[in-house]
Amino acid sequence: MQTLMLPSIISHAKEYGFIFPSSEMYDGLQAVYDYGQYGIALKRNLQNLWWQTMTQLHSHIVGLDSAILMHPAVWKASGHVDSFADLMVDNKDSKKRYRVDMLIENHAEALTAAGQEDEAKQLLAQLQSLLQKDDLVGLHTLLLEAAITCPVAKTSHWTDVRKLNLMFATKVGAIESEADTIYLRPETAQGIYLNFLHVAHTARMKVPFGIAQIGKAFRNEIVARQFIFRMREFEQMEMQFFIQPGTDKQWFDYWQNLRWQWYQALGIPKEKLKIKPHDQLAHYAQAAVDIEYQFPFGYKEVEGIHARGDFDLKRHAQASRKKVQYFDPELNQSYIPHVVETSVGCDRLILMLLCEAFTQESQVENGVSKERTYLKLHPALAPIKAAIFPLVKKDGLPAKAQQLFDALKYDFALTYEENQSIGKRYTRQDLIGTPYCITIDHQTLEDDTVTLRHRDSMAQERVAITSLQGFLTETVSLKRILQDCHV
RNA sequence: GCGGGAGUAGCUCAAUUGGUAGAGCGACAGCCUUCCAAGCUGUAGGUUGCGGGUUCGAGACCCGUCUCCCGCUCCA
Repeated sequence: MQTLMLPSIISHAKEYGFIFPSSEMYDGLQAVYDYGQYGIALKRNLQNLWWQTMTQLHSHIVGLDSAILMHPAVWKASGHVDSFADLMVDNKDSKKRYRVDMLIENHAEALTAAGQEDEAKQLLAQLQSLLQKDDLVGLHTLLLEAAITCPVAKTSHWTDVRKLNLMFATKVGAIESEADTIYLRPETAQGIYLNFLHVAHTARMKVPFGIAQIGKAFRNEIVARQFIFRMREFEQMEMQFFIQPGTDKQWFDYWQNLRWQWYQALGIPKEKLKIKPHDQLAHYAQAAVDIEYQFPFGYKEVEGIHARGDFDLKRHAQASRKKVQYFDPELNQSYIPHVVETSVGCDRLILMLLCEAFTQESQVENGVSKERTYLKLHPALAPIKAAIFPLVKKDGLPAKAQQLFDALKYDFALTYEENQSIGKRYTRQDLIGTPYCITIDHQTLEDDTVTLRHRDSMAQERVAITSLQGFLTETVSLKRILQDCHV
Protein backbone atom coordinates (compact mmCIF):
# COMPACT_ATOMS: atom_id res chain seq x y z
CA MET A 1 0.00 0.00 0.00
CA GLN A 2 2.85 2.34 0.88
CA THR A 3 4.64 1.70 -2.39
CA LEU A 4 1.60 3.03 -4.21
CA MET A 5 2.37 6.41 -2.70
CA LEU A 6 5.56 7.12 -4.62
CA PRO A 7 3.89 7.64 -8.02
CA SER A 8 1.43 10.02 -6.35
CA ILE A 9 4.27 11.96 -4.79
CA ILE A 10 6.16 12.11 -8.08
CA SER A 11 3.19 13.44 -10.00
CA HIS A 12 2.29 15.85 -7.20
CA ALA A 13 5.85 17.18 -7.21
CA LYS A 14 5.64 17.73 -10.94
CA GLU A 15 2.13 19.12 -11.08
CA TYR A 16 2.67 21.68 -8.35
CA GLY A 17 6.08 22.95 -9.35
CA PHE A 18 8.47 21.15 -7.04
CA ILE A 19 10.39 18.78 -9.28
CA PHE A 20 10.35 18.40 -13.07
CA PRO A 21 12.06 15.69 -15.12
CA SER A 22 15.08 17.19 -16.86
CA SER A 23 14.89 17.91 -20.59
CA GLU A 24 11.32 16.68 -20.81
CA MET A 25 10.83 18.42 -24.17
CA TYR A 26 13.34 15.91 -25.52
CA ASP A 27 11.76 12.92 -23.77
CA GLY A 28 13.68 13.46 -20.58
CA LEU A 29 17.12 12.45 -19.39
CA GLN A 30 17.24 9.47 -17.12
CA ALA A 31 17.99 10.14 -13.47
CA VAL A 32 18.28 13.89 -13.85
CA TYR A 33 15.68 16.23 -12.42
CA ASP A 34 15.12 19.97 -12.20
CA TYR A 35 13.80 21.81 -9.17
CA GLY A 36 10.81 24.02 -9.89
CA GLN A 37 9.77 27.21 -8.14
CA TYR A 38 8.55 25.59 -4.93
CA GLY A 39 11.09 22.76 -4.98
CA ILE A 40 14.05 25.10 -4.98
CA ALA A 41 12.50 27.21 -2.21
CA LEU A 42 12.10 24.09 -0.11
CA LYS A 43 15.62 22.97 -0.93
CA ARG A 44 17.16 26.34 -0.05
CA ASN A 45 15.35 26.34 3.29
CA LEU A 46 16.63 22.85 4.03
CA GLN A 47 20.16 23.81 3.00
CA ASN A 48 20.03 26.90 5.18
CA LEU A 49 18.93 24.75 8.10
CA TRP A 50 21.80 22.33 7.62
CA TRP A 51 24.29 25.12 7.01
CA GLN A 52 23.24 26.99 10.11
CA THR A 53 23.23 23.80 12.16
CA MET A 54 26.82 23.18 11.18
CA THR A 55 28.44 26.58 10.96
CA GLN A 56 26.36 28.70 13.32
CA LEU A 57 25.80 26.28 16.17
CA HIS A 58 29.40 25.06 16.14
CA SER A 59 32.03 27.73 16.58
CA HIS A 60 34.63 25.22 15.44
CA ILE A 61 33.05 24.50 12.04
CA VAL A 62 33.44 26.83 9.07
CA GLY A 63 32.01 26.77 5.57
CA LEU A 64 33.62 26.24 2.20
CA ASP A 65 32.62 26.22 -1.44
CA SER A 66 35.23 24.41 -3.46
CA ALA A 67 35.07 23.97 -7.23
CA ILE A 68 33.46 21.01 -8.92
CA LEU A 69 36.48 20.61 -11.19
CA MET A 70 39.70 19.51 -9.55
CA HIS A 71 43.12 18.35 -10.68
CA PRO A 72 42.76 14.82 -12.09
CA ALA A 73 45.45 13.61 -9.71
CA VAL A 74 43.00 14.17 -6.86
CA TRP A 75 40.91 11.21 -7.95
CA LYS A 76 43.89 8.94 -8.37
CA ALA A 77 45.02 9.78 -4.86
CA SER A 78 41.55 9.44 -3.40
CA GLY A 79 41.19 5.96 -4.89
CA HIS A 80 38.19 6.85 -7.01
CA VAL A 81 39.84 6.21 -10.36
CA ASP A 82 40.54 2.62 -9.37
CA SER A 83 37.74 1.62 -7.08
CA PHE A 84 35.00 3.64 -8.71
CA ALA A 85 35.25 1.66 -11.92
CA ASP A 86 33.29 -1.50 -11.42
CA LEU A 87 33.64 -4.47 -13.72
CA MET A 88 30.24 -6.02 -14.09
CA VAL A 89 28.93 -9.21 -15.60
CA ASP A 90 25.41 -10.61 -15.94
CA ASN A 91 24.28 -14.18 -15.79
CA LYS A 92 22.02 -14.73 -18.77
CA ASP A 93 19.90 -17.35 -17.03
CA SER A 94 19.20 -15.77 -13.66
CA LYS A 95 19.43 -12.19 -15.01
CA LYS A 96 21.49 -11.32 -11.95
CA ARG A 97 24.28 -8.81 -12.14
CA TYR A 98 27.57 -9.25 -10.32
CA ARG A 99 30.84 -7.47 -9.83
CA VAL A 100 33.47 -9.65 -11.47
CA ASP A 101 36.06 -9.20 -8.74
CA MET A 102 33.58 -10.24 -6.07
CA LEU A 103 32.52 -13.33 -7.99
CA ILE A 104 36.12 -14.44 -8.34
CA GLU A 105 37.07 -13.58 -4.77
CA ASN A 106 34.10 -15.52 -3.45
CA HIS A 107 35.07 -18.48 -5.55
CA ALA A 108 38.62 -18.28 -4.21
CA GLU A 109 37.25 -18.32 -0.67
CA ALA A 110 35.23 -21.39 -1.47
CA LEU A 111 38.34 -23.08 -2.84
CA THR A 112 40.27 -22.21 0.32
CA ALA A 113 37.48 -23.59 2.44
CA ALA A 114 37.65 -26.79 0.43
CA GLY A 115 41.37 -27.07 1.14
CA GLN A 116 42.49 -26.06 -2.34
CA GLU A 117 44.57 -23.12 -1.18
CA ASP A 118 47.03 -23.20 -4.06
CA GLU A 119 44.27 -22.97 -6.64
CA ALA A 120 42.71 -20.09 -4.72
CA LYS A 121 45.98 -18.18 -4.61
CA GLN A 122 46.57 -18.72 -8.28
CA LEU A 123 43.07 -17.53 -9.11
CA LEU A 124 43.49 -14.33 -7.11
CA ALA A 125 46.85 -13.68 -8.73
CA GLN A 126 45.28 -14.04 -12.16
CA LEU A 127 42.49 -11.68 -11.12
CA GLN A 128 44.97 -9.03 -9.99
CA SER A 129 47.01 -9.34 -13.15
CA LEU A 130 43.96 -9.07 -15.41
CA LEU A 131 42.56 -6.13 -13.43
CA GLN A 132 45.84 -4.28 -13.78
CA LYS A 133 45.90 -4.87 -17.51
CA ASP A 134 42.24 -3.88 -17.72
CA ASP A 135 41.75 -7.10 -19.67
CA LEU A 136 37.97 -7.50 -19.86
CA VAL A 137 38.07 -10.40 -22.31
CA GLY A 138 40.62 -12.17 -20.12
CA LEU A 139 38.36 -11.80 -17.11
CA HIS A 140 35.48 -13.33 -19.02
CA THR A 141 37.73 -16.24 -20.02
CA LEU A 142 38.85 -16.61 -16.41
CA LEU A 143 35.24 -16.89 -15.26
CA LEU A 144 34.70 -19.72 -17.71
CA GLU A 145 38.03 -21.48 -17.09
CA ALA A 146 37.56 -21.45 -13.33
CA ALA A 147 34.01 -22.74 -13.89
CA ILE A 148 32.59 -19.97 -11.75
CA THR A 149 28.83 -20.23 -11.65
CA CYS A 150 26.02 -17.92 -10.77
CA PRO A 151 24.91 -18.58 -7.17
CA VAL A 152 21.31 -18.39 -8.32
CA ALA A 153 21.23 -20.04 -11.73
CA LYS A 154 24.21 -22.36 -11.07
CA THR A 155 25.36 -21.81 -14.66
CA SER A 156 28.33 -20.14 -16.33
CA HIS A 157 26.25 -18.48 -18.97
CA TRP A 158 27.93 -15.06 -18.60
CA THR A 159 27.62 -11.93 -20.68
CA ASP A 160 30.75 -10.01 -21.71
CA VAL A 161 32.49 -8.19 -18.88
CA ARG A 162 31.70 -4.51 -18.98
CA LYS A 163 33.45 -1.64 -17.28
CA LEU A 164 31.29 0.96 -15.64
CA ASN A 165 33.19 4.02 -14.55
CA LEU A 166 31.15 5.86 -12.01
CA MET A 167 32.92 9.17 -12.62
CA PHE A 168 31.94 11.50 -15.45
CA ALA A 169 34.94 12.47 -17.49
CA THR A 170 35.29 15.58 -19.58
CA LYS A 171 38.11 17.43 -21.26
CA VAL A 172 39.86 20.55 -20.11
CA GLY A 173 41.65 22.79 -22.56
CA ALA A 174 40.60 24.29 -25.86
CA ILE A 175 42.32 21.84 -28.17
CA GLU A 176 40.85 18.45 -27.52
CA SER A 177 43.76 16.39 -28.74
CA GLU A 178 46.03 18.02 -26.22
CA ALA A 179 43.44 18.12 -23.54
CA ASP A 180 43.63 16.23 -20.30
CA THR A 181 40.82 14.17 -18.96
CA ILE A 182 39.24 15.81 -15.98
CA TYR A 183 36.43 14.50 -13.82
CA LEU A 184 33.28 15.98 -12.42
CA ARG A 185 33.66 15.34 -8.71
CA PRO A 186 31.86 12.24 -7.46
CA GLU A 187 31.92 13.62 -3.92
CA THR A 188 32.48 17.04 -2.43
CA ALA A 189 34.72 15.80 0.38
CA GLN A 190 37.94 15.88 -1.62
CA GLY A 191 37.59 19.62 -2.14
CA ILE A 192 37.50 19.97 1.62
CA TYR A 193 40.66 17.88 2.12
CA LEU A 194 42.54 19.93 -0.45
CA ASN A 195 41.66 23.07 1.46
CA PHE A 196 42.40 21.68 4.89
CA LEU A 197 45.66 23.57 5.28
CA HIS A 198 44.22 26.81 3.88
CA VAL A 199 41.41 26.79 6.38
CA ALA A 200 43.57 25.64 9.27
CA HIS A 201 45.91 28.55 8.65
CA THR A 202 43.44 31.30 7.78
CA ALA A 203 40.64 30.48 10.18
CA ARG A 204 43.06 30.07 13.08
CA MET A 205 41.43 26.73 13.81
CA LYS A 206 42.63 24.24 16.36
CA VAL A 207 41.95 20.57 15.96
CA PRO A 208 39.28 19.39 16.47
CA PHE A 209 37.54 21.52 13.88
CA GLY A 210 35.30 20.99 10.89
CA ILE A 211 34.66 22.25 7.36
CA ALA A 212 31.15 22.16 5.93
CA GLN A 213 30.22 22.30 2.28
CA ILE A 214 27.10 22.08 0.14
CA GLY A 215 27.53 21.31 -3.52
CA LYS A 216 26.86 19.24 -6.57
CA ALA A 217 28.42 15.84 -7.13
CA PHE A 218 28.14 13.55 -10.14
CA ARG A 219 27.97 9.79 -10.46
CA ASN A 220 27.41 7.81 -13.59
CA GLU A 221 25.10 5.30 -11.93
CA ILE A 222 24.47 2.01 -13.68
CA VAL A 223 20.83 2.13 -12.84
CA ALA A 224 19.44 5.29 -11.40
CA ARG A 225 15.95 4.87 -10.07
CA GLN A 226 13.42 5.92 -7.53
CA PHE A 227 12.84 9.48 -8.59
CA ILE A 228 15.31 11.90 -6.98
CA PHE A 229 16.65 9.20 -4.65
CA ARG A 230 19.48 8.22 -6.94
CA MET A 231 20.40 10.88 -9.47
CA ARG A 232 23.38 11.26 -11.74
CA GLU A 233 23.75 14.89 -10.68
CA PHE A 234 22.99 15.41 -7.02
CA GLU A 235 23.67 17.68 -4.12
CA GLN A 236 25.69 16.73 -1.09
CA MET A 237 25.86 18.42 2.27
CA GLU A 238 29.12 17.24 3.78
CA MET A 239 31.02 18.14 6.89
CA GLN A 240 34.54 16.86 7.44
CA PHE A 241 35.68 16.99 11.05
CA PHE A 242 39.42 16.93 11.68
CA ILE A 243 40.50 15.32 14.92
CA GLN A 244 43.46 14.09 16.94
CA PRO A 245 44.48 10.56 15.98
CA GLY A 246 43.11 8.12 18.49
CA THR A 247 39.97 10.10 19.25
CA ASP A 248 38.16 8.64 16.23
CA LYS A 249 35.70 6.50 18.14
CA GLN A 250 34.72 9.29 20.50
CA TRP A 251 34.01 11.76 17.68
CA PHE A 252 32.34 9.15 15.53
CA ASP A 253 29.87 8.50 18.35
CA TYR A 254 29.49 12.23 18.98
CA TRP A 255 28.50 12.99 15.40
CA GLN A 256 26.34 9.94 15.06
CA ASN A 257 24.30 11.09 18.06
CA LEU A 258 24.16 14.69 16.98
CA ARG A 259 23.01 13.87 13.47
CA TRP A 260 20.42 11.48 14.83
CA GLN A 261 19.08 14.33 17.00
CA TRP A 262 18.88 16.58 13.95
CA TYR A 263 16.32 14.33 12.29
CA GLN A 264 14.25 14.31 15.47
CA ALA A 265 14.40 18.09 15.53
CA LEU A 266 13.15 18.12 11.94
CA GLY A 267 10.11 16.25 13.13
CA ILE A 268 10.76 12.94 11.40
CA PRO A 269 9.11 10.19 13.49
CA LYS A 270 11.67 8.03 15.26
CA GLU A 271 10.04 4.82 14.10
CA LYS A 272 10.67 5.76 10.47
CA LEU A 273 14.39 6.24 11.05
CA LYS A 274 17.10 3.79 11.84
CA ILE A 275 20.83 3.58 12.16
CA LYS A 276 22.45 0.90 10.13
CA PRO A 277 26.10 -0.06 10.63
CA HIS A 278 27.99 -0.93 7.45
CA ASP A 279 29.11 -4.51 7.24
CA GLN A 280 31.21 -3.81 4.19
CA LEU A 281 33.36 -0.73 4.39
CA ALA A 282 34.26 1.56 1.50
CA HIS A 283 37.92 1.85 0.59
CA TYR A 284 38.43 4.93 2.77
CA ALA A 285 36.43 4.00 5.87
CA GLN A 286 37.37 2.66 9.29
CA ALA A 287 33.86 2.73 10.68
CA ALA A 288 30.60 3.72 9.08
CA VAL A 289 26.91 3.96 9.82
CA ASP A 290 23.99 5.05 7.69
CA ILE A 291 20.99 6.94 8.90
CA GLU A 292 18.11 5.39 7.03
CA TYR A 293 14.60 6.68 6.46
CA GLN A 294 11.63 4.48 5.70
CA PHE A 295 10.76 5.56 2.16
CA PRO A 296 7.70 4.11 0.44
CA PHE A 297 10.16 1.73 -1.24
CA GLY A 298 11.85 0.66 2.00
CA TYR A 299 14.50 1.83 4.46
CA LYS A 300 17.15 3.68 2.49
CA GLU A 301 20.20 5.73 3.35
CA VAL A 302 19.86 9.49 3.62
CA GLU A 303 23.09 10.20 5.47
CA GLY A 304 26.36 8.45 6.07
CA ILE A 305 28.68 9.00 9.02
CA HIS A 306 32.16 7.67 8.41
CA ALA A 307 35.42 7.52 10.31
CA ARG A 308 37.90 7.94 7.48
CA GLY A 309 41.03 7.97 9.63
CA ASP A 310 43.96 9.70 7.97
CA PHE A 311 43.35 7.92 4.66
CA ASP A 312 42.57 10.96 2.52
CA LEU A 313 44.99 13.53 3.90
CA LYS A 314 47.79 10.96 3.89
CA ARG A 315 47.09 9.95 0.31
CA HIS A 316 47.09 13.57 -0.82
CA ALA A 317 50.28 14.22 1.09
CA GLN A 318 51.94 11.27 -0.60
CA ALA A 319 50.59 11.96 -4.08
CA SER A 320 51.36 15.68 -4.02
CA ARG A 321 54.60 15.24 -2.07
CA LYS A 322 53.51 18.12 0.11
CA LYS A 323 53.62 18.18 3.85
CA VAL A 324 50.11 17.91 5.21
CA GLN A 325 50.60 18.27 8.92
CA TYR A 326 49.00 19.97 11.80
CA PHE A 327 50.99 21.13 14.78
CA ASP A 328 49.00 20.48 17.91
CA PRO A 329 50.10 22.88 20.68
CA GLU A 330 48.28 20.78 23.24
CA LEU A 331 50.29 17.64 22.48
CA ASN A 332 53.29 19.67 21.35
CA GLN A 333 53.64 17.51 18.25
CA SER A 334 52.71 17.41 14.57
CA TYR A 335 50.45 14.85 12.95
CA ILE A 336 48.11 14.19 10.08
CA PRO A 337 44.64 14.69 11.56
CA HIS A 338 42.07 11.94 11.32
CA VAL A 339 38.65 12.64 9.86
CA VAL A 340 35.05 11.90 10.80
CA GLU A 341 32.63 12.91 8.08
CA THR A 342 28.90 13.42 8.00
CA SER A 343 27.59 13.22 4.47
CA VAL A 344 23.98 13.99 3.63
CA GLY A 345 22.20 13.46 0.33
CA CYS A 346 20.37 16.76 0.07
CA ASP A 347 17.95 15.55 -2.60
CA ARG A 348 17.26 12.41 -0.60
CA LEU A 349 16.28 14.63 2.29
CA ILE A 350 13.96 16.55 0.00
CA LEU A 351 12.34 13.28 -1.03
CA MET A 352 12.11 12.30 2.64
CA LEU A 353 10.42 15.61 3.46
CA LEU A 354 7.98 15.21 0.58
CA CYS A 355 7.14 11.64 1.59
CA GLU A 356 6.66 12.74 5.18
CA ALA A 357 4.58 15.78 4.22
CA PHE A 358 2.36 14.28 1.54
CA THR A 359 -1.00 13.70 3.19
CA GLN A 360 -4.25 12.47 1.73
CA GLU A 361 -7.24 12.51 4.01
CA SER A 362 -10.84 11.77 3.32
CA GLN A 363 -13.41 13.50 5.42
CA VAL A 364 -17.18 13.42 5.42
CA GLU A 365 -18.90 16.77 4.99
CA ASN A 366 -22.68 17.00 4.79
CA GLY A 367 -22.80 13.29 4.08
CA VAL A 368 -20.39 13.64 1.16
CA SER A 369 -16.96 12.09 1.40
CA LYS A 370 -14.25 14.47 0.22
CA GLU A 371 -10.60 13.85 -0.40
CA ARG A 372 -8.13 16.43 0.82
CA THR A 373 -4.48 16.47 -0.21
CA TYR A 374 -1.93 18.70 1.42
CA LEU A 375 1.76 18.92 2.24
CA LYS A 376 2.38 18.88 5.97
CA LEU A 377 5.74 20.62 5.66
CA HIS A 378 7.39 22.17 8.68
CA PRO A 379 6.54 25.92 8.55
CA ALA A 380 10.23 26.77 8.65
CA LEU A 381 10.86 24.69 5.53
CA ALA A 382 7.68 25.44 3.56
CA PRO A 383 8.40 27.29 0.28
CA ILE A 384 5.73 29.91 0.97
CA LYS A 385 5.16 30.96 4.55
CA ALA A 386 1.81 32.64 4.19
CA ALA A 387 -0.74 33.53 1.53
CA ILE A 388 -2.67 36.77 1.69
CA PHE A 389 -6.18 36.90 0.21
CA PRO A 390 -8.88 39.53 -0.03
CA LEU A 391 -12.12 37.66 0.64
CA VAL A 392 -13.67 39.26 -2.44
CA LYS A 393 -12.21 41.25 -5.30
CA LYS A 394 -13.99 44.53 -4.50
CA ASP A 395 -14.94 47.01 -1.77
CA GLY A 396 -11.31 48.00 -1.31
CA LEU A 397 -10.34 44.58 0.06
CA PRO A 398 -7.63 43.94 -2.58
CA ALA A 399 -5.95 47.24 -1.74
CA LYS A 400 -6.00 46.46 1.97
CA ALA A 401 -4.60 42.99 1.33
CA GLN A 402 -1.89 44.35 -0.95
CA GLN A 403 -0.92 46.80 1.77
CA LEU A 404 -0.48 43.96 4.26
CA PHE A 405 1.48 41.98 1.67
CA ASP A 406 3.85 44.89 1.15
CA ALA A 407 4.34 45.33 4.87
CA LEU A 408 5.34 41.69 5.43
CA LYS A 409 7.13 40.83 2.17
CA TYR A 410 10.55 41.99 3.36
CA ASP A 411 10.61 39.35 6.08
CA PHE A 412 8.68 36.40 4.68
CA ALA A 413 8.12 34.51 1.44
CA LEU A 414 4.49 35.37 0.73
CA THR A 415 2.02 34.93 -2.05
CA TYR A 416 -0.97 37.08 -2.97
CA GLU A 417 -4.11 35.77 -4.69
CA GLU A 418 -7.43 37.35 -5.50
CA ASN A 419 -8.79 35.12 -8.27
CA GLN A 420 -11.57 32.59 -7.84
CA SER A 421 -13.27 31.46 -4.70
CA ILE A 422 -11.65 31.57 -1.29
CA GLY A 423 -11.94 27.80 -0.91
CA LYS A 424 -10.05 27.20 -4.12
CA ARG A 425 -7.31 29.52 -2.98
CA TYR A 426 -6.99 27.74 0.37
CA THR A 427 -6.74 24.41 -1.39
CA ARG A 428 -4.06 25.61 -3.76
CA GLN A 429 -1.94 26.66 -0.81
CA ASP A 430 -2.54 23.32 0.93
CA LEU A 431 -1.18 21.55 -2.11
CA ILE A 432 2.15 23.37 -1.91
CA GLY A 433 2.34 23.21 1.88
CA THR A 434 1.81 26.86 2.81
CA PRO A 435 1.23 26.74 6.58
CA TYR A 436 -0.86 29.91 6.94
CA CYS A 437 -3.45 31.82 4.96
CA ILE A 438 -4.44 35.32 5.93
CA THR A 439 -7.78 36.61 4.69
CA ILE A 440 -8.86 40.23 4.61
CA ASP A 441 -12.63 40.74 4.83
CA HIS A 442 -15.00 43.63 5.42
CA GLN A 443 -14.43 43.54 9.16
CA THR A 444 -10.72 44.14 8.53
CA LEU A 445 -11.54 47.61 7.19
CA GLU A 446 -13.19 48.43 10.49
CA ASP A 447 -10.95 46.92 13.16
CA ASP A 448 -7.73 45.75 11.44
CA THR A 449 -8.25 42.10 12.28
CA VAL A 450 -7.93 39.23 9.80
CA THR A 451 -8.74 35.55 9.55
CA LEU A 452 -5.70 33.37 10.14
CA ARG A 453 -6.24 29.92 8.69
CA HIS A 454 -4.06 26.96 9.68
CA ARG A 455 -3.15 24.43 7.02
CA ASP A 456 -3.19 21.15 8.94
CA SER A 457 -6.31 21.66 11.04
CA MET A 458 -8.05 24.08 8.66
CA ALA A 459 -8.94 25.97 11.84
CA GLN A 460 -9.53 29.69 11.60
CA GLU A 461 -8.92 32.37 14.17
CA ARG A 462 -9.45 36.10 14.28
CA VAL A 463 -6.21 37.95 14.93
CA ALA A 464 -5.01 41.55 14.85
CA ILE A 465 -2.90 42.60 11.87
CA THR A 466 -0.33 43.96 14.28
CA SER A 467 0.23 40.48 15.71
CA LEU A 468 1.10 38.89 12.36
CA GLN A 469 4.72 39.94 12.15
CA GLY A 470 5.48 38.46 15.55
CA PHE A 471 3.44 35.35 14.94
CA LEU A 472 5.15 34.54 11.64
CA THR A 473 8.61 35.33 12.97
CA GLU A 474 8.02 32.87 15.76
CA THR A 475 6.49 30.05 13.73
CA VAL A 476 8.39 30.04 10.45
CA SER A 477 11.84 30.61 11.92
CA LEU A 478 14.49 27.92 11.67
CA LYS A 479 15.29 28.80 15.27
CA ARG A 480 12.77 26.37 16.68
CA ILE A 481 14.42 23.47 14.87
CA LEU A 482 17.92 24.64 15.67
CA GLN A 483 17.08 24.87 19.37
CA ASP A 484 16.03 21.23 19.31
CA CYS A 485 19.33 20.06 17.87
CA HIS A 486 20.82 19.84 21.39
CA VAL A 487 24.25 21.02 20.49
C1' G B 1 22.09 -4.22 -19.02
C1' C B 2 17.93 -8.09 -18.29
C1' G B 3 12.69 -9.05 -17.04
C1' G B 4 7.64 -6.90 -16.20
C1' G B 5 4.16 -2.59 -16.89
C1' A B 6 3.03 2.04 -19.39
C1' G B 7 3.15 6.45 -23.03
C1' U B 8 -3.63 10.34 -26.24
C1' A B 9 -4.61 18.37 -23.94
C1' G B 10 -1.07 20.95 -17.91
C1' C B 11 -3.68 16.57 -14.90
C1' U B 12 -7.17 12.12 -14.85
C1' C B 13 -9.03 9.40 -18.61
C1' A B 14 -12.58 8.34 -23.26
C1' A B 15 -12.72 7.12 -28.53
C1' U B 16 -17.76 0.23 -31.54
C1' U B 17 -14.81 -4.98 -35.24
C1' G B 18 -9.47 0.05 -38.09
C1' G B 19 -13.88 5.08 -40.15
C1' U B 20 -14.04 13.12 -38.75
C1' A B 21 -9.40 12.89 -31.71
C1' G B 22 -13.45 14.01 -27.14
C1' A B 23 -14.90 14.84 -21.82
C1' G B 24 -14.08 16.26 -16.80
C1' C B 25 -10.76 18.87 -13.87
C1' G B 26 -7.07 22.62 -14.10
C1' A B 27 -5.29 27.33 -16.48
C1' C B 28 -6.60 32.11 -18.57
C1' A B 29 -10.34 36.41 -19.49
C1' G B 30 -14.99 38.41 -17.91
C1' C B 31 -19.48 38.23 -14.76
C1' C B 32 -21.03 36.87 -9.63
C1' U B 33 -19.30 38.22 -4.25
C1' U B 34 -19.62 33.84 -1.33
C1' C B 35 -14.45 31.57 4.48
C1' C B 36 -12.75 25.76 2.46
C1' A B 37 -11.45 23.20 -5.05
C1' A B 38 -18.92 22.41 -6.69
C1' G B 39 -22.44 29.45 -9.90
C1' C B 40 -22.59 31.71 -15.20
C1' U B 41 -20.14 32.99 -20.12
C1' G B 42 -16.09 32.60 -23.16
C1' U B 43 -10.81 31.39 -24.70
C1' A B 44 -6.40 28.78 -25.29
C1' G B 45 -4.25 24.06 -25.34
C1' G B 46 -2.98 17.79 -29.81
C1' U B 47 1.85 15.93 -35.80
C1' U B 48 -2.10 10.41 -30.19
C1' G B 49 6.38 9.67 -27.42
C1' C B 50 9.26 9.25 -32.20
C1' G B 51 10.26 6.69 -37.10
C1' G B 52 8.75 3.24 -40.61
C1' G B 53 5.22 -0.53 -42.51
C1' U B 54 0.20 -2.83 -43.70
C1' U B 55 -4.45 -0.38 -45.45
C1' C B 56 -8.87 3.42 -49.51
C1' G B 57 -8.33 4.85 -44.31
C1' A B 58 -4.16 3.71 -38.14
C1' G B 59 -4.78 6.53 -31.51
C1' A B 60 -5.95 1.19 -32.39
C1' C B 61 -2.65 -3.83 -36.23
C1' C B 62 2.98 -5.08 -37.38
C1' C B 63 8.39 -3.75 -36.91
C1' G B 64 11.99 -0.58 -34.91
C1' U B 65 13.31 3.18 -31.49
C1' C B 66 13.06 6.63 -27.20
C1' U B 67 11.36 7.73 -22.39
C1' C B 68 9.06 6.77 -17.69
C1' C B 69 7.53 3.37 -13.60
C1' C B 70 8.53 -1.55 -10.75
C1' G B 71 12.33 -5.52 -9.67
C1' C B 72 17.88 -7.28 -9.67
C1' U B 73 23.13 -4.30 -8.20
C1' C B 74 25.54 0.07 -5.98
C1' C B 75 25.77 4.42 -3.18
C1' A B 76 24.61 10.25 -0.92
